[in-house]
Amino acid sequence: MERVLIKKIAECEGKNALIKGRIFNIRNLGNIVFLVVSDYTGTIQVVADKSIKVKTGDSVEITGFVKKDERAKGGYEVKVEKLEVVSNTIEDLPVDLSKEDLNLNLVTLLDYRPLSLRHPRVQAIFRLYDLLLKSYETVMREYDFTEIKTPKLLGSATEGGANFFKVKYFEKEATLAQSPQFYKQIMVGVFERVFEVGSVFRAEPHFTTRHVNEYIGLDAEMGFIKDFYDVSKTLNVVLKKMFRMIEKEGKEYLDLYGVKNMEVPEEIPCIKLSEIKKIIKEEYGYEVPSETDIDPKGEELAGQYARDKFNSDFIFITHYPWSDRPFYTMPSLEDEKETYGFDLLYKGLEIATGGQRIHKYEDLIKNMKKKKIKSEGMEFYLDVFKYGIPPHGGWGMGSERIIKQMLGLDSIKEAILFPRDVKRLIP
RNA sequence: GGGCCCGUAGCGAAAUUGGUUAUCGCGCCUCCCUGUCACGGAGGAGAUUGCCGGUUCGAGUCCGGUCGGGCCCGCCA
Repeated sequence: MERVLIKKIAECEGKNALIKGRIFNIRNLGNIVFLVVSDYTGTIQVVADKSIKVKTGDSVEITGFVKKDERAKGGYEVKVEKLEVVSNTIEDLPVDLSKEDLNLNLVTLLDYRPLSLRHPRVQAIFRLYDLLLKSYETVMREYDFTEIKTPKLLGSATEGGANFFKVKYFEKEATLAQSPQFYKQIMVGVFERVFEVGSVFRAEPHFTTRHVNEYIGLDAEMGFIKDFYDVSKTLNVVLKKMFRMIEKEGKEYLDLYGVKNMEVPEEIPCIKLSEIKKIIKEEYGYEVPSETDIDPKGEELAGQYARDKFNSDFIFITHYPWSDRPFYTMPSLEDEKETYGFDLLYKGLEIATGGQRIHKYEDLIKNMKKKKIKSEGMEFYLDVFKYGIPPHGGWGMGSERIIKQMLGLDSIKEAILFPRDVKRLIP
């Protein structure tokens, strides 16, 4: 007999069917035993008698009669005729997966990741993550972006600084990519519009609920832009379409987290950094401590402001100062202390950084000198600008942060299958 | 790098100003139950309170050390 997927069980009503899956829960009422069995497509109630011998977690193949029954969740149940345990649980599960809420501390959740991922609520996170990746790729292609994959083993650090991982590379020393920045800019000179979904490594020893040392970046770069608003507007519409797709295809998973608002505004509010700091002070009486940047508390309030004033979960903060942005960022023509760089906040957390880049060789060299950055090892990148790279810009977006904010997760680590932080390299 | 906090059965928590046998829920084991769906009921097992030392008649609780972990800031996505 051929296997029937649980979501298609209705097609077998009134017949015998073979289902394969895992024992998720057992409710033993004496003469009647209810098994909750799930496969990758869904969950069904299986009815057995007291002679049945299974444990939670067992992988089973069940042949049984499928009938409609109002008393079963989902409306259908399978009466066991034959049950075979194809792989059995030899130790009690260290965590209780049968309850609606897993109720584990983050550390336990991650230590037992292979098991905690079996829980429906935990799985939902990664079903949505899958949809996030799918929607990003779909929408980016719709807008004529070409998907690229760039190397993560690099001969030099992308953006300077000491926050990169060093690895042995035969006779040499290599670093792990902190960003695909150089490569995606180079590729603007080839395909004009490119995007990448790839690993990003950051060697910063941070201990927060929004940082990890390895994450998946959703990057993009586009040529022949008029100004950086071309970039932010593209990101805006891309997100709008992505969220629509996720909402449509991932409804059952979003419902598990009670996500109500998946609306991305037609036009995400766009406020200069210097402006938003004034607003935050006026509206909420909070003074952002940094001269040049906005702190997490300030970001939260900026998100609050977007919510209150514009009914938006998103807000662009623009014109970050020259001193705080990397050397390839286009300085503002109106005020040389500012740049055409922006951040995008989602529910008060930075999820993307972007802007216009310098596209002229002389300007780039001049800017590097001003920032006291050496060009050694970067010639492969810099030389490209001798050969007519069009005005361009792009963004880098943190995929896991989007999911964290979307679902209101306590930690970004919940949105990563096997997160890497300062202390965690296993599992 | 700076600051704050936490280690109690497999899991999640409790334990009054230090007080006598360390408590509860889930899970596990045994028994009862033919319609449960977080099934229910009865009973049971399971803990060197991270580790070392100190104060005290007495330490899960106070002090010192040590090991392990978490959070906030900085920085960033």
